[in-house]
Amino acid sequence: MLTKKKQLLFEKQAEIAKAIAHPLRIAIVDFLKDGEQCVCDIARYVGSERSNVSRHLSVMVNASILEYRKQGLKVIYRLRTPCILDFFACVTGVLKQQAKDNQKLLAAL
Amino acid sequence: MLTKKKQLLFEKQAEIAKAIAHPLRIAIVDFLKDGEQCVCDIARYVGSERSNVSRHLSVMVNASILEYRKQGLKVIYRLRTPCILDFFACVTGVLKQQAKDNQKLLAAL
DNA sequence: TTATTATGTGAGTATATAATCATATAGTCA
DNA sequence: TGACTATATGATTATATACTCACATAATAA
Repeated sequence: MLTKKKQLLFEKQAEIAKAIAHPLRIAIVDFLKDGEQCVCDIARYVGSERSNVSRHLSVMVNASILEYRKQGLKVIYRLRTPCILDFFACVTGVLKQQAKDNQKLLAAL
Repeated sequence: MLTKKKQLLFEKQAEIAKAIAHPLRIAIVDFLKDGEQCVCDIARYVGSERSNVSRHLSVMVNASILEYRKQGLKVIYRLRTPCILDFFACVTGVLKQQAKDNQKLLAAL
């Protein structure tokens, strides 16, 4: 049976995973892997409204995935947890597996 | 600007991340890291209804995180993508960072 | 055959999340 | 000061997700 301690840990881990689990947020993380960027440039890159991007950024700041600094009018965000990028390496592996499976299926038809 | 190709990749990655981003599903992954288990034992371990656990399991199978085999009446699930476990190492790092920040904040009050 | 057990799924409800629009805040510059 | 720009946030609506209950399926054993 699951201990209360583990349950709490899994809840926290799920919060962080949720904070990554959105295409737009993944695009932001990908954009930031080469260096910090302001909200305006992030919004331009991902092609979404600033207000929406701002919300997604705050989700990731709350989850400690990003951090920011203010510079004049601009707010500049950067990655705080580079190991997040390793996660995408794993996920890409899963996707390759999926693609292989689809090929097999296709070949079997 | 984001290419269509990248956008598609990020959508796929988000789907997989979503399939992990739930406390109960993380508990299941943790339970399975030491070996395959039937739905009945998984449900007992996580302390939730079988119908609910069954749904969570199918979410992870669809995302290629788990696979299963049938043995008589039982359906036995196992991890398919061990690198998923590395992800939790990263996430645990994030949580430690959060805890440190909270300590700093507390010390500053 | 019937009964039993393990699992999966449809339907309904409750809750969480995302996107948009309008507005607020706050820094900059003339 | 007022105009402009960047960012954040409240309110609303649309959509997605999770959980529960009832029922369906399917393997097994008596």
